Amino acid sequence: MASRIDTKSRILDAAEKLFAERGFSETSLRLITSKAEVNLASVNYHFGSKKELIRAVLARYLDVFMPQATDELKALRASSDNIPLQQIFSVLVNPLLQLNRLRPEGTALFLQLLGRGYIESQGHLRWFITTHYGEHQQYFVDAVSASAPEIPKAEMFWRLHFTLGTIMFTMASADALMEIAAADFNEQNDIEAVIRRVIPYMTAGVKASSLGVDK
Amino acid sequence: MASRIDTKSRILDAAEKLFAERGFSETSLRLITSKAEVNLASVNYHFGSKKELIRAVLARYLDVFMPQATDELKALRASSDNIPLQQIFSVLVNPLLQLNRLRPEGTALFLQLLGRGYIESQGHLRWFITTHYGEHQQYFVDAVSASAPEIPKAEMFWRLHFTLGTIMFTMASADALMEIAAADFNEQNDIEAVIRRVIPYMTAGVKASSLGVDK
DNA sequence: GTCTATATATAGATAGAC
DNA sequence: GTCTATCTATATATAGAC
Repeated sequence: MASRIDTKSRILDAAEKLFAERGFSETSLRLITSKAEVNLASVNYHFGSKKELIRAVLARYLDVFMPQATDELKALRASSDNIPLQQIFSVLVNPLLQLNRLRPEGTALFLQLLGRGYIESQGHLRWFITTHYGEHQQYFVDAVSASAPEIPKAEMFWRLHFTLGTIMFTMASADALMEIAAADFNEQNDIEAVIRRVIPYMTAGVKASSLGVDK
Repeated sequence: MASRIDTKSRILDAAEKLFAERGFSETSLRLITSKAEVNLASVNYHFGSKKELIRAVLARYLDVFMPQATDELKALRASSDNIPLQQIFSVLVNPLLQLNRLRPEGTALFLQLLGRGYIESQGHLRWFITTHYGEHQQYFVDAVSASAPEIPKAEMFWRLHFTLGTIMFTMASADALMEIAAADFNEQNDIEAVIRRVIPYMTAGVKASSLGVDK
């Protein structure tokens, strides 16, 4: 096996795919190293442990996505004072799709990994993201709050977590959903189509009247 | 150990709690049987395997909830022709809260189990529910479609899955969210409060204009 | 129906040769 | 930096005595 990418990247590439498909705890290091065609011991050599491998997989995306997302948001907010919420969400689509340039299926993989991570990791991932990317997180929350100033902070906390749930769950099961949509409605979707479909839903949800009045 | 509930129920009670807290694959049969104070081998005797135990845990709730939910929906639809979407969702709150009568913390446990199940089980649970409770599922989808006839079937498919994601993710991480809300906003919530909070969000999302126009 | 003991499988991690 | 071999831990599942 002569010319090939370095072992560390081979592990990351194989791992992210398997993690996204099967979840973290359902993916063994043996499966990863066999798909990556590297030695089992190399995971420990390069990453130290499975937990650190998981963090490395996520960091490879977050390090690219988070600054780009913040940059886009900053540019948008510089252009106007009063930004509709839907534009806040929409402006994140580009940084997300850029991840497809970083790696094949990068957008889908990233979102699916995030979704699984938030649910599976019993708070570890939430902590990891807040610790390492807290400023970007905060910048996003501020931007959303500014476009919906009528919503109290505490209520916004809940709605943004509902939104997180909507997007994470949708992405974690995106493959299954696209399959069903193809079979039942003869509809071909890719990840971008799904993202664009979910934005109006999330926007309406965040801006919902909380008085329990039906529209 | 003289008078006590039967072993089968003790296993189910311990299992559902641990499954809801930690997820299915992170919960070993050893942990379950030790909390239940029964012998390890009894799981296999009573349920056959871990997988069947998981199904039994869910079925104990679904068997109660699904018929009650359908009954409530039927009563509602009999009372009027034109039912606002929010009422469709709201009418499910009662059957959900009834589960607290079935078992302590039943509502929270059920929803958290469902949430984890949908995400962890790689489609097994989706299949299990469709196979065993398909008529109730269909009745719900029909009722929703009838209250929002302007939304095409394919679009409704997506929006209901967004909704599923919203509620499942929220419930799977409900404990963490209630903790954060208490710490950051000095807000005490229980599961009912969270359910009532999420309904306006889901209602607005399902009814959202899909034209990408901000409200 | 419940127990002990154990079979069997699979996981993550590491020592030490190369 | 990569390999083989193995340690150690923990999992599910089951055989067989009671």
